[in-house]
Amino acid sequence: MKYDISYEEYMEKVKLGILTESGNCPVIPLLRMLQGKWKFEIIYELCMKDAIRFGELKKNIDGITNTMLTSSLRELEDDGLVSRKQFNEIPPHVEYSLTEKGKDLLPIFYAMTKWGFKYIP
Amino acid sequence: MKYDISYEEYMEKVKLGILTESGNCPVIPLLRMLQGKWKFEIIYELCMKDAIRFGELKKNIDGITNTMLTSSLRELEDDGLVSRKQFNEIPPHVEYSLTEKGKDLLPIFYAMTKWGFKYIP
DNA sequence: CCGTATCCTATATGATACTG
DNA sequence: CAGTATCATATAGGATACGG
Repeated sequence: MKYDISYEEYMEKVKLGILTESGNCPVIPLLRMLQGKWKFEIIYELCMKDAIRFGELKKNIDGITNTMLTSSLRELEDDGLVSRKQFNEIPPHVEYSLTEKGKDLLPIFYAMTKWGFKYIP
Repeated sequence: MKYDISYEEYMEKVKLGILTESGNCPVIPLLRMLQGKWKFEIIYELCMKDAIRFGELKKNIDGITNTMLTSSLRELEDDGLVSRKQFNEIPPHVEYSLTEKGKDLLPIFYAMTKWGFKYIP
C-alpha cells in the first residue's frame, strides 16, 4: 500500500524535497482542514463520544457561537471528517460523529500531544 | 518522564476528556504555532537543509512576500521552532535553521503524511 | 542582502435576531 | 432543537516603496 511509508523512507523524501514538489505534499491540505479557531476542539469533543448533538457541542465548547459551530461542522463534513445524522422528529434531533477518516487523525494528535508534553509548559 | 505517554494511555485520557480540561490540551498551542498560510512550507524548507538564507527561502517558496516571510519567521522564532543567525558582513548574511524543538515536529509531519497518503487523492 | 513601513484588501470570526 | 440571515468587527494576508 502506497501509504505505508516508513519513517526512514519519509526522512529520505523530506531531505530530497520530494514531498513538497508540485503539490505532492499531503500535509498542507490536512493543515488547511484543521485551520480555524474551533475545528480541533470540535474534533476533540467528537473523539470522546460515539455521537453528539449540536446543542451539547455548543454547551461543551466554551465561547463558540451558532454561526461558527455550524460553519465549522459544515466544512468538516465537506472534508469527510465528520458525518451528520438527522432524525426527523419534533423537536429536531441531529447527531454528529467522526468518520473513519476523522478517527484516523488520532495518531497525529497523539504525536502532537507527546510533542506538547515535552515543550508546552 | 511525563511526556512519554503511551498510545493506550493517550486514548484513555481522550475518552475521559482529561486532555482538553481547563487549558491542559497541548495540541491547540501547537496548532496555533503552525497556523498561517506559510508556516508549514517554511518549516519544510528548513527540514531539508541544515541552514538556509532569507533570499533562498524566498526563492523556494512560491508566491511569498517579504512581509509574510519576515513575520512568519519572527513568529516561528518567538515560538522557539526556528533560530536566526546573523553574520555581520557586507553584504548582510542571515541564516535560518530549525531548533531541536522544531526538528522534533518531524514525527508529527510523518503521521500527517501517512494520513495524507491514505486520504488525499 | 535583508529586511521595515505604510496602506490596502480579503477572509475569519462575532453579535444579535429570527424561523421551520 | 438546530439552525439561518444579517450586519459588524477583527485579524490575516498582499502590494509597493524605501532604508541600513
